[in-house]
Amino acid sequence: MNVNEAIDLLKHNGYKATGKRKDILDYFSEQDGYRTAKDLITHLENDNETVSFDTIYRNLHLYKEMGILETTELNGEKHFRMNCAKHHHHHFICNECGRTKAIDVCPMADVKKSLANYAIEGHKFEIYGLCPNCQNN
Amino acid sequence: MNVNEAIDLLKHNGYKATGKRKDILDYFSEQDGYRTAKDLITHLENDNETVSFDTIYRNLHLYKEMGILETTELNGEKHFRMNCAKHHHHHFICNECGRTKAIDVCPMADVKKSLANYAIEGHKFEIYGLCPNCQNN
DNA sequence: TTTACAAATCGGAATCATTACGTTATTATA
DNA sequence: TATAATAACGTAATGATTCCGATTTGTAAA
Repeated sequence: MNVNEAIDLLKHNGYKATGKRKDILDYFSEQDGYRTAKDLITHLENDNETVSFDTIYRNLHLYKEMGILETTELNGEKHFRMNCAKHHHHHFICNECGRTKAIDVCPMADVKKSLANYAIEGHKFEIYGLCPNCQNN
Repeated sequence: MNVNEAIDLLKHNGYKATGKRKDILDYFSEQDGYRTAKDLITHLENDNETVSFDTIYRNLHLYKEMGILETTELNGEKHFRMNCAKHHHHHFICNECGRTKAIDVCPMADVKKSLANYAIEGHKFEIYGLCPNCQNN
């Protein structure tokens, strides 16, 4: 997913491509890991943009709903990143810098047989630690 | 892990076995799924106990550190349950009632080879949905 | 290219979970 | 049972997120 794809997706679904929405997309497209709402706000403030919590959170949720961003929750705080899912996969997430590495293993096939009468609605598989880069600090 | 084991563990580590600590253990021992701090507080208030946030959260964290409780984060809220880990496993968690079912599959063995230069510090594998009981409501 | 209006943003207040703190009470043990 | 350390109390503070009424903006049609 890149910025233009996301903007097309917005318009296609009847949403307006506003300045703030583009700013938010720009930010996430140039990051390559999970970032928080606070990270985004700090970035926008450094660019001397006005920032309303309402706008930030409303759009983050919208982007999540539309599959433009993917999210996870770390230390009680929601984290967001551009959706990189051409196909189903999971992530290693660096505890230091938030950068991710895709993991193609998915254990769900092995699991489903043991959950015969259960209605499965979702799953989460994440690995946490330090990426090669952050181990040298 | 049951209440007596937990109390022994407390004393063994130099912690006092206070009334509040026992109340908290009693609550979680009679639940069989993930519960929040709020759930616990409500329960204690219904028993006409005085409840201080400080006491609740301090002890929940203590129990987590000691391995008496295990925790997960759902919808921005920490959830706790008695630790059931005799051996390593994961959980199906019911979105409705919080009850869990143990899953013995762990994908980490398959994953480690693709993370050769990464320092792995932890992982999370959870499955969400409705348990057989909650599908009929 | 203006107009109109639905949709989005703004700014700030409110909420919810969690943490912090100074004081008081309780526990283990000598 | 006296003592000292630990824990609980009550409440205030914090931090992330949500909500709200007023204002502005993007878009499609005139």
